[in-house]
Amino acid sequence: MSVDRTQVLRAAAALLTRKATATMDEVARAAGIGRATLHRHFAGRDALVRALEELGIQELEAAHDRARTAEGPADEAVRRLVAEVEDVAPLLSFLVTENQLFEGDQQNDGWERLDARVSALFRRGQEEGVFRIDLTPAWLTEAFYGLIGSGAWAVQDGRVAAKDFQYMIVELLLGGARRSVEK
Amino acid sequence: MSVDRTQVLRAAAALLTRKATATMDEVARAAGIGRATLHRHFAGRDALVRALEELGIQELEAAHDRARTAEGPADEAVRRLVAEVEDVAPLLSFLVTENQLFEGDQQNDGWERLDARVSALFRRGQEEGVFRIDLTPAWLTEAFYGLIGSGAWAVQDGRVAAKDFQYMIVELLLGGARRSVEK
DNA sequence: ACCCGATGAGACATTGATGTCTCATTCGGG
DNA sequence: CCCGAATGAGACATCAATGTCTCATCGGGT
Repeated sequence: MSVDRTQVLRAAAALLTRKATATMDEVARAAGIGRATLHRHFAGRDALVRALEELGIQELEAAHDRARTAEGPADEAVRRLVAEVEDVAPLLSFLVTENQLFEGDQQNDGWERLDARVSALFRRGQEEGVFRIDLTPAWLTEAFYGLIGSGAWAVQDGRVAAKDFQYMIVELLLGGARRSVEK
Repeated sequence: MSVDRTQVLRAAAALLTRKATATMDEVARAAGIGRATLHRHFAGRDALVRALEELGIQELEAAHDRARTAEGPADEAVRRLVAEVEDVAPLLSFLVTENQLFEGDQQNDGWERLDARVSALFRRGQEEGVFRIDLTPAWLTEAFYGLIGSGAWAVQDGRVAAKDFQYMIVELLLGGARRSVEK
């Protein structure tokens, strides 16, 4: 009888990922519950988005942990990270675009932690001579998120096969589009 | 006395680029005109966005023309294209996210033309042996837009210096993050 | 200097979403 | 089996944005 909060959040994520402007009513229907019940669990749309933010951050942190980004060669760590992040990618891209709207408001500091972890990975790679040093960690982090988002969207839209998600992102991010002379 | 339609569009673009949810009233104020006048020129918010879409497409096509993407080595053509596209980047990223909302509605076929041009550039590069063939032109096109958007946003947010915009994007897109062994 | 068209300001009705409330129903634990 | 808590459905007030309208004003062209 009691509503499973996490399940509601997943349904909301699945819907909002596809239609960012979905109404509270649509979210409720998608979750298979009444609008009143949705309001009982999440005070309003803001609260819902905040909760989704929490969920996304949690899953991203978990992905980082699983990828063990502090271990081994940095490029392989990036590869593992992209693989682990794939499932959260749609939610991530939703939250990123959603966050652009929350102007100067209080920013969930979970993002800072995540940024720091990604950024640290790229910095480590630079220090170990694996990554180029002329691209700043900040930019590489930004590009990382951007490509994840683009990839998620391209897959959702059928322009890229889901099985190629990881490969396309990792190869472009690490190796770029130019044909390598050496290989 | 008469309102300059293009100037209004530019003001609207400048505002909506920063705050995508800006109200018609805010847009009017930003353009220095009355809300009624804004409505006289653009029937509604949709019409305004459509007009911005037209503007963006026009400017992107112009950028393509200036970049002469059909001439010379493909990688240098990409470099020129990124340079020419820089000014339109914020508007582009606004339109891209805005377009995600227009679900199945009629899609402006200008986008298809642009996609085709970018895609053709990457394909040409592949055929001429300049670009890797294991990344599909469709994905490279998607990534191109994604990186342009990420770059524009990073600059607007101060995480990347404006003067580095072109370099960061082109270098990552063409060369990737991995340090090249050969150089 | 005059006149006509365009503009700005504001009033107004409408619409869509939100948030609150009530009440009947239902599910589950004791 | 029964009671209480949670739910679903819907009514309702509210709010913000939109779109329309009017009217006074302004400005350029003749």
